[in-house]
Amino acid sequence: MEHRTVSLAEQVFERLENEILSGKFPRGAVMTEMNLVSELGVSRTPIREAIHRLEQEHIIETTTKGILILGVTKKDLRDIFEIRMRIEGLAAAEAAKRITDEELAELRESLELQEFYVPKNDPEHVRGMDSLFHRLIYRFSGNTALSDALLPLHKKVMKYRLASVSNHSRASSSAAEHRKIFEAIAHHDPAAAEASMVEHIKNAMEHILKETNE
Amino acid sequence: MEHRTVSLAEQVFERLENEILSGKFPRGAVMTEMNLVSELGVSRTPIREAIHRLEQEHIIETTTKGILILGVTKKDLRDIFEIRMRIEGLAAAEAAKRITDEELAELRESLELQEFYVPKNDPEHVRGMDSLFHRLIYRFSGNTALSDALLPLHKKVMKYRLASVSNHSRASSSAAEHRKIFEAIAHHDPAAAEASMVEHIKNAMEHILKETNE
DNA sequence: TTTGGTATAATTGTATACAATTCTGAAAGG
DNA sequence: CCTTTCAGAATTGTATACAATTATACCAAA
Repeated sequence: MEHRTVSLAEQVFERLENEILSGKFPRGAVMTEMNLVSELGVSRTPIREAIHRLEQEHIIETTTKGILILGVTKKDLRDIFEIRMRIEGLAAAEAAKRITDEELAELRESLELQEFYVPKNDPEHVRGMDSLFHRLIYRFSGNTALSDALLPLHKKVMKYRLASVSNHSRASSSAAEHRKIFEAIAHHDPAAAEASMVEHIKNAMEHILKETNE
Repeated sequence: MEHRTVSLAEQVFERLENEILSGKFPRGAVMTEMNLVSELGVSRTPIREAIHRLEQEHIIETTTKGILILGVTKKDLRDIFEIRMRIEGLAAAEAAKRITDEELAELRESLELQEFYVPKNDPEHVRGMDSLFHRLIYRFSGNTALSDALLPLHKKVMKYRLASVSNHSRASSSAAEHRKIFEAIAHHDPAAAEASMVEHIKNAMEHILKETNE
């Protein structure tokens, strides 16, 4: 088969991760590698690679009967926010210390796009820009271990975040909170960046846990 | 080939991870899948699976020229401790809340073995029991996301931890600090467990960063 | 009816063959 | 002497064949 710059394994991983974390496959469902071979039209090799990555993130489990979907429970959600409350502020503080002008421009663009989509009532795009904003801060923190720790936690909230920003009032508040974080980072003020990020995570947690019934 | 309860891929992963994190392969070294095929006597399939797991943990990188060893730098070490300072106390607190008697017995045994090996000047065994103590607390926290976040951070300190506990005075203090954490967990006192764990991580960090020259 | 066993099917683990890209070095031309 | 080009080697990505285990279904016997 012809070679691609993005490997099939990577494509399969992203597709499966997205489908599982967005709730397309329910918790408890079982599939097999051969199911995926038929559905996705690629061989077992890239599928197995994707499966192993998902297993490492505890999103699925492989059993003798096939691949068991675990997904993300409400307890996982509480556990995740308890961790993010403690370390996502650190990411914002570090980003405030070391961000470059080019990086700041990238962060600003994601924020302004989020602010653009909020009044349009476009939850999918709002969520996309919301996620990008957080991921950029992870990256710009310059702390690889921190980014590695936060990224999987952030991804696992994906489904619940969409529900959250579908509430227009919350989407609006969230954008305002991002604006505050951005200004602190832009002024290279670590303490303010950390405080506003912690406040933001706290608000997001409260809203998501309140809205979620599972 | 005959089937094993522990897959070849898992064995290869653990061996390579251990060898890289213990410093057997220096940062910057390059190897290829075929090198490992010759050395380890298994086919590319399990080797590739192990390689991908190591890549996901940012311990190695795959390039067009082969597998590049990244290992753990002193900056990584500082970054890691900054995170552990913030969340490892949470693990201790959660463990104090929910630990069972059986789990407590397991934790006690790892502690007593550590205390047994310290006066024998046996750094390898001391480190082994030291690591086990922390990993048990991660597990007993009942917070999978937290355990998933902490375990890779903990593993990356392996090499430096051996140097640290090779100092008899530090090994002795470390065991005493573990004893304090254990007592707090045994008394189901989350606040005391968290405080003593944070203190312990802080001491470990100071000692390791002082001793490490890279 | 229930239980036990056996053959078959289903599933993952492993090895290997093949495809496509990229690196390397040497030769040719300026 | 330097640059460019081209062929071959080295490397990873992918597909597929094979091995071993485990699940399943059916049949027979108590």
